[in-house]
Amino acid sequence: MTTDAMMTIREMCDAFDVTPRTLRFYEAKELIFPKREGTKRLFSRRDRVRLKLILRGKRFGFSLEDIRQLLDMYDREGSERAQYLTTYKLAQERLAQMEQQRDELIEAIAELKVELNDGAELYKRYANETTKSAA
Amino acid sequence: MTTDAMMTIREMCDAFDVTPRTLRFYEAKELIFPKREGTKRLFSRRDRVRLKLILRGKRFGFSLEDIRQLLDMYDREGSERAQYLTTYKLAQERLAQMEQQRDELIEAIAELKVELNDGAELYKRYANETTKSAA
DNA sequence: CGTTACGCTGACGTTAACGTCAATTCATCT
DNA sequence: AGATGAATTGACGTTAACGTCAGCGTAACG
Repeated sequence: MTTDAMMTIREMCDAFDVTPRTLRFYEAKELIFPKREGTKRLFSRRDRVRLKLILRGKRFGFSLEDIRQLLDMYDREGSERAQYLTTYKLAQERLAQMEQQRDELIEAIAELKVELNDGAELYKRYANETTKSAA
Repeated sequence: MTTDAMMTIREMCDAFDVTPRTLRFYEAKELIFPKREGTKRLFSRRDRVRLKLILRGKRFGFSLEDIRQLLDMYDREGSERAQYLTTYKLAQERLAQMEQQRDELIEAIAELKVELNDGAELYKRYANETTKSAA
C-alpha cells in the first residue's frame, strides 16, 4: 500500500529533508539498516518508518541514543511487558523534563519582558531628552 | 554600599555557585576583568555585577558571545542611543525565539501525551490478556 | 573512451562551555 | 624546614550530531 519499493539515498534525502551524511550516520549508530545493491544503500519501508520515528523523537528532544533504545523496544512491541513499561517510563520522564523546561522558559520570558519594559522607559527618557535638546 | 571589598576566586565561587574554571574562562572570554594581587585574581564589585548579569543572560538562553556584546553596550549605557537600540533589538529577537521555542515545546508535549495515552491503552489490553490467561 | 554525476569509505573538523590534569608557585601552619 | 592547602597557567579532553574533504569506484552519456 504505502509505496513498498526500495529507495536510494537521494530519494530518502529528498523525501525527509536530511543529508546523506545524516543517513549514513544513523546507519552507523544502528538506527536504520539499509540493504546494499553492490555498494549502494537501499532503504526499505521499514527504514522509512524508523526514520520518521527518529525525526519525531528528535522533535521531542530525545537524544539519538534514547531513540535507538526506544526503537529497539518498539520492534518487539508487546512481546515483553517489562520492556514496554521501560519505554513508557522513559517517555514519561522525558515528558516531565519537557514540562519543567517549558515552565522555566515561560518564567524566563516573563523576566525578559520586564527588562524590556524597563529598558523601553529608560529609552523613552533618553529620547525625550534628545528631543528636548534638539528643540 | 553593597560590600565594596575585593573578593578572591573562592569567595566568588561560593557566592555564585560556579567553579574557578568558569571564572577563568569568563576572564579569557573578556566577560570579566579581575585585577591581580601578584598572580592571584581579585574580583571587584563591577566583576560581581557583570557575573550576575552573565548568569542571568544564561538563564535567558543567550550565548556567552551574545552576553559579551550586551555587556559591552551595557557599559556605555545611555551614551549611545544607537547601541542601546541594538541591545534592545537583540533582546527582542531573543524573546521571539524563546516564545517560538515555548510554543514548539507545548506542541511537542501535547503530541507526546497523545502517544502516551495510546500506549496506555495498548498496555491495558496486554495486561488484560495476561490477567485472563493467568486466571 | 573521456567526463560528469553520484555514491562509498575513512577520517578529521566543528561548536559551546567548560572539565580535568599536570606542573609549578606561594603563603601559611606546625 | 617540611608539609599542607589554595591558586595559577597551559593544554588536552568531553559531548552530540553531524559537516567537510580526500581519494576512490562506477555507471551512464555522448
